[in-house]
Amino acid sequence: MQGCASVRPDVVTYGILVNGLCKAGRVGDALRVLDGMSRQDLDIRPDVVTLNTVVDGLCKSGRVQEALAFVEQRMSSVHGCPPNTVTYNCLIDAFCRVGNISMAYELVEKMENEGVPQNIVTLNTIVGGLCRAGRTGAALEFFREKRTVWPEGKGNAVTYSTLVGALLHTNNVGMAMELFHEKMSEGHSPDAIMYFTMISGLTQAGRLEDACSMASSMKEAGFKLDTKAYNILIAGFCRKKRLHEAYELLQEMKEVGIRPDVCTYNTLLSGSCKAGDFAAVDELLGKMIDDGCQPSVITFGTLVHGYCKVGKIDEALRILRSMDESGIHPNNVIYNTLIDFLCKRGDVDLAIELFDEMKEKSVPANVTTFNALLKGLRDKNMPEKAFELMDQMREERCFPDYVTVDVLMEWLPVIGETDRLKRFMQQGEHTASKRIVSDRTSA
DNA sequence: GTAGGGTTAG
Repeated sequence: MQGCASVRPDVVTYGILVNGLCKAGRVGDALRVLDGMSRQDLDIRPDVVTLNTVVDGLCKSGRVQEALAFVEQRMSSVHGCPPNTVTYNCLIDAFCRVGNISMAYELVEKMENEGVPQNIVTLNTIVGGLCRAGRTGAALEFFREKRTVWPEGKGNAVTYSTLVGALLHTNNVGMAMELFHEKMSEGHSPDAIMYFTMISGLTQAGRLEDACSMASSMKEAGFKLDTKAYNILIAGFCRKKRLHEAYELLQEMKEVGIRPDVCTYNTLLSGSCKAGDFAAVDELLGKMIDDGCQPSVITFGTLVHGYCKVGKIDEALRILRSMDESGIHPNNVIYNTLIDFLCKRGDVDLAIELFDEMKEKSVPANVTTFNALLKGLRDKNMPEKAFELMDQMREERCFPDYVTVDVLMEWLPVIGETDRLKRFMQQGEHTASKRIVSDRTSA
C-alpha cells in the first residue's frame, strides 16, 4: 500500500469525470465541476484537455454560442490555457452542424492568424461539414486546395470515405469511383467503414451489382459484413423487386452467423407485401418469431400498409386490432395509413371513427392525419366536418403544410368559403412565424 | 481524460 497520497484525484481523474458528465448530456454539472476545480485550493487546475472537453460538451448540446464565448473569454484569461487545435476543431464542427459554414471558415482563418496548427481532423471536419450541407463540390475543392498547403492535408481514410459517401449519395458515381481508386492506387486498402460507405452509397445510387462486388471484395479482404450492411443490400434488392436475391442474403446471413434483426425482417416483409406475396409474408412472420425477433410497431405498420395497398382494408384493420394482444401500441403512422386508405375508398365515416379512437388512446394526430381526412371530406363534399377539423388543427397547434393548402384552396373557394380559408391561412402564418422564433430561442 | 467517416425498415 502506498498511502493516501496515491489515491488522490488528479487532473486526469477530473478529466474523466468531466468527460463522463458531458457524454451523458450533463454539461451543466460538468461546468460546476470545472468551477469547483478552479476554486479549490488544491494544486489541481483544469488543463487544456479538461477545458476542451467542456467546449465540446457545450457544442454537442447545441450551445454553440456559449462554447465560443467560453473559448474567447475564459480559456486564456481565466484558466491560462489558450485554445489549441482540438478546441478549434470542436468549434468548427459545431458551426458546420448548425449550418454556419462561413463562421467555420472564419475559425480556420483565426487558427492561421494565431499560429494554431490545423491537422487532419480540421480538414475532415470542414470536408464533412460541407458534404453534410450538400456542398460536395466545395468540399472537394477545399480538399484539393489544402492537400498541398497544410502539413496534414493529404487526407486519410476518413477524408476519403466522407467524400466518396457524399458523392455517391448525390449520384455522382463516376467521381466517387475515381476518388476511391485514387486512394487505392496510393497503396492504401479500404477499411471496414470505407467498404460500408461504398456498399451503402452504391446501393442508394441504384448500382446493386457494383455494391455486391464491393461486398465480395470486403469479404476477400477479411472483413465481415455486419447486420446493417446486409440490411442495406436486402433493402436494395427489395426496391428493385428482386425478392429472390433478398431472401438469399437472409440465408447467407444465417450461414455466416450474422443475426438478422427486426429491421432485416421488416425490410423483407415490406418487399414481400409490395410484391403481393402474402404467403411469403405469413411464412416470414413465423420465422421471425421462431428466431426470437419480436415484431415492432414498424412490423405492424408494414403489414397494415401492405394490406391497405392491395385493397384488403379489413385485413389491415384486423392487424390493428391484433396489436392489443401483442402489447404494442399503434402510433400515428399506422392510424394515418388506415385513415388515408379509408378516405380514398370513400369510407370517411370509418376514418373519422379511427380518428376519434386516436384521441381516446392519446395517439397524437399530425398534419398527415388532417390532410388525409380533409381530402376525404372534400371528395364527399362535407364542409362542416372539415371546418371542425380546421379548428382542431389550430387548437392543437398542428400547422398546415402545402398539401393542406392545396386541398383547401381547390375546395373552399368553390363552395363560397374563401373568407374562412383566408382566416385559417392567416392564423397559420401568424403561429408558424412564432414557432420559428421559439425554435430558434430554445435551440 | 478531448475533436473527424458508415445507420438500414412502415
